[in-house]
Amino acid sequence: MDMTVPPIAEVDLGLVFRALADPMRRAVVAELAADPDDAERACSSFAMPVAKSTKTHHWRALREAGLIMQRDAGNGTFVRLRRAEFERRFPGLLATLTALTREVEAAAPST
Amino acid sequence: MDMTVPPIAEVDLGLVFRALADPMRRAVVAELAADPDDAERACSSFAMPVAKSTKTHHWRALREAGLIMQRDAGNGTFVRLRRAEFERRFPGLLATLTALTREVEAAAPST
DNA sequence: CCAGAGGTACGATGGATGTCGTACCCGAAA
DNA sequence: TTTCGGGTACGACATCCATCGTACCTCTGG
Repeated sequence: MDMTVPPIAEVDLGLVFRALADPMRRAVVAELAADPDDAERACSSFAMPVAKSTKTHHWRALREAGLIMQRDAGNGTFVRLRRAEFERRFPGLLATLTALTREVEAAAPST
Repeated sequence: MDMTVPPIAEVDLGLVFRALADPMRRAVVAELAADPDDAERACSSFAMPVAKSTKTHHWRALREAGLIMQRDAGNGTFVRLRRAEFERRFPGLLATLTALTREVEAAAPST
């Protein structure tokens, strides 16, 4: 497969908003952005109650929106937020998303 | 028609991102948000190179996303950003959008 | 070697979406 | 009164999108 990530300069804001419009993808990004250390995480460690192929679809959407990058470990796949690049391209967006998501979680506690 | 605007508390972030994913709608919102006085503007004063019915479609999308409110003046329709309410519901989003749009305009000067 | 977990690719499907044209409505100007 | 600009409603259409199932791949652990 093509784990290649688009150059951050070529990423369109429309793509980003479209990617963040989906609740499941938004939750994933929020979860990644919530970690200040930007640790690499296993894709399988995210709660995504959909079919495997649908997960692949969502990861690709996030990848093509420039939000994440992925590493194929033969077995399992790992994901990391492209925080620095993304922040340089769209300053403030990640912070805003984090803040907004916090609010939503406070309003509708699922944990 | 139904110019009624949804209660800001019922507006979903997904709807907002979906609304802002479209370049034409994003441009309109950015133009509205760029005015610190939040002046009411005629809908016809926006450059939207699409059919009349398509314009209606876009205004509705923005209305249902809680971003704007409209006033029907019999003749012509007027629009105003729901800045205060929106800011209270999704703090920072409008500011971020304004900043990002400024960057885009600087990169691709159309004026 | 074989089973299973994690993932991709492909095809299908139902629903949303952006776009248009047409018909129609209302108010202002000629 | 007729015309025109601005707008809505409705129907049509092509496309996109989220979802799924199936087939297949690659490691790891029995």
